[in-house]
Amino acid sequence: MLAIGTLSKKTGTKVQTIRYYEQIGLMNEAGRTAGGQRRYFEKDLDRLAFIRHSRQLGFSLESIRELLDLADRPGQSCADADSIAQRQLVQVEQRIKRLQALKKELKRMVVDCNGESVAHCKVLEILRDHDECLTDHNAIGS
Amino acid sequence: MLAIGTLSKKTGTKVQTIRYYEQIGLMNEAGRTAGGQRRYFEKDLDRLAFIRHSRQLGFSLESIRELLDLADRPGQSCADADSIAQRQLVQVEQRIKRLQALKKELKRMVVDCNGESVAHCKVLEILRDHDECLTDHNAIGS
DNA sequence: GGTACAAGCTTCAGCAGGTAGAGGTTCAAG
DNA sequence: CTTGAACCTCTACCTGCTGAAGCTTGTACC
Repeated sequence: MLAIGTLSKKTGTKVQTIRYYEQIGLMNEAGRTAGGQRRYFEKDLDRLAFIRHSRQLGFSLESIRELLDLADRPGQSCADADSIAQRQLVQVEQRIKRLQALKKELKRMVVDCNGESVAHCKVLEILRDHDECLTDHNAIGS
Repeated sequence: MLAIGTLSKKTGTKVQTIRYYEQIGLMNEAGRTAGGQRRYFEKDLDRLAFIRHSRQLGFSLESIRELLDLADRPGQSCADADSIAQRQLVQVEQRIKRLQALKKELKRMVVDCNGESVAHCKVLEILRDHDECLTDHNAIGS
């Protein structure tokens, strides 16, 4: 029987976060001691590790929910799991592409900066006049 | 005198978002008509465009606040603006690196998947056993 | 001048994916 | 039996918006 702090240390997940996962139904409701503290089995540790690994690979909590559901039905074809992973891969590739465009632009800004006065600052100038340089209007915060 | 909808269309920013920027003090408080509707000058349009371009380059609202402050004091050295941009560049580069590691891992998962049953699914297996493959424990949601 | 209706207004709530803190209780080692 | 670290719940907050409810204003047309 593991306490929540043990799970936390073993998986590098904050205690609060584990409780949060329980709250949103991603972790099963843990058993409790007489005093009301959560106690876990090894399988809960495995499940949490699975969640964390998936998060590290950028899967959304919703995708992880799907993956966990799949993993619970071992007889089925894994085509669904594969397609979730594929979807994720595509997303990651898109993000990389966008970030590389940003990087290029930022580099241009930084390189062109001559350290003079703000009035002639290339950085600020580029931010002002940066018309449509990124075609994807909604590509913010990626 | 421009209405909020005009600013919205010209910059590709939602009306709500413009009001939000005013609320958090990123845009100046707009003048109002007798009936209480916001009216803007060209300079407000420029400021909003600056904000949007900066957001497209991934700057946080806080960084943008700093950049706007700098831009308002034209006599100063632009070293600060440069360092904000540098900081942003470093962040973007780190994100790209991490995403590339993710991509590699996802690709491995997807390629190894043989489409058989969930019980032997490589995707799920890798998610389960993905021990410390990403050294940076806090590198989530990049 | 009257009317229709698009566009504006405020306020509140919610999204992801957690994190932080207050204020109180329990567990386990010594 | 005491101490104190670890646990509990609950609420609020973070970023960067977005949507909706319910109401008012501006303007174009007749």
